[in-house]
Amino acid sequence: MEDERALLLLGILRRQDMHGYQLHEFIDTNLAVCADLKKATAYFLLDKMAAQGWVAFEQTQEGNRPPRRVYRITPAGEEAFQRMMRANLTAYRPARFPGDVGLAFIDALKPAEAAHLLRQRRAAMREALTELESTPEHAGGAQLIIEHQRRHLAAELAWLDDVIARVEAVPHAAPQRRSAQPRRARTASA
Amino acid sequence: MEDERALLLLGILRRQDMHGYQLHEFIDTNLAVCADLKKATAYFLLDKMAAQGWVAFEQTQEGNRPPRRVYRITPAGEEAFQRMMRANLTAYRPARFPGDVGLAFIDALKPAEAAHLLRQRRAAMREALTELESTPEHAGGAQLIIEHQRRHLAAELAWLDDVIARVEAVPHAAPQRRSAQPRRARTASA
DNA sequence: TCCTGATTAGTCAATCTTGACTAGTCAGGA
DNA sequence: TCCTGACTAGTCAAGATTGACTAATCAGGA
Repeated sequence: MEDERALLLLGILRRQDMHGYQLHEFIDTNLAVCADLKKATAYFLLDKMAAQGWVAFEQTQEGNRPPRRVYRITPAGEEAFQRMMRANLTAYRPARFPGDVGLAFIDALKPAEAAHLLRQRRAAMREALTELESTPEHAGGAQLIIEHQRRHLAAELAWLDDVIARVEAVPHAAPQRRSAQPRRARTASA
Repeated sequence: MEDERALLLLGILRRQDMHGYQLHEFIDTNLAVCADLKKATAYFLLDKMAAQGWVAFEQTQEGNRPPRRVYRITPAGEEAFQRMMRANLTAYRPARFPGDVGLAFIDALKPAEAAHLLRQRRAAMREALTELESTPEHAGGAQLIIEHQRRHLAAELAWLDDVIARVEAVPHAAPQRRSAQPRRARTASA
């Protein structure tokens, strides 16, 4: 489970004991920019981490509400946190952009339409940027990450402008379709 | 399954009929920058897409190798491709960066060590950039995406420099731990 | 020729993720 | 007071993803 989600949960529990629901709420409202952890997944991970001995919990009950498990980090958990923290800060994994898949097949569309669609994306990006720009100081300690997003978005915007210009410049050469190669089909073409 | 993976598979099959293994190889060698589709997942998705009627296959056998299913896109698949293509190009979903999680808890480390670790990340990033820079013209039509990665990496590098400087400037104020709040614990603080 | 390790092709059980569900509580309007 | 819709807290079965496995073929060296 050497996953960034575990790092996330441990990092929060390190600062404050919490029960599952509270943990999910916290992430959803304060750290949504860097993680999308569904409620059910959070519970699943907490179970696993408890089995690992990284967290421990205490069952509490109020009235006849469902009992809550209040989790706290254990010494083993702290150790894991320190280890994963170092791994996370040291490594670089290239980011994947969902929008890239479409760009890989951009030649399937007429340049004019492609440009039109991309301009809609541009508008969505600009809106996201404006919204980020108006984000106030953040309680969850996510200022750094918000700024990262801001910077990234600005770069994306510039890049997209470039792409649009390039797409518009291309005359639409309908790509011809090759049928299945006979055998030994290698991906490289001569 | 309105997923970018389906768009990816359809986009490739649109250009050329392929069997499962071939499809996975193609993605792995030509489109790794924008997708990481495991072999087993590819087969799973192809099954589903066949059930949807987006692709059809023809079983072929050679000697007593395991039989191969050669997939081709159907008219319904082409329709789905066009639809998903438009959705993909139009929308903007903010990217998530795995490294951000660590930054959210950067105050857990002494500034000096944090800076040291981040410098290692910087080195890894620089190496990735050099490698990208030396990538030759790409057969899979991924030039646009490779350039995207290049641009993004350059921006990341600049940003990381900023972060390192900022981290180094902070005197290490050990953050105190709050214990669980008594009740009605809201995430916002006054 | 025979052996070894790489490549081709695909399957499967175990694990992870998710949307939908249960069920009690609470605030405020009719 | 009673009803409604939102909030709190967590569970569950269905669906998705993965690493590990099987099994044949092939290239090339001993």
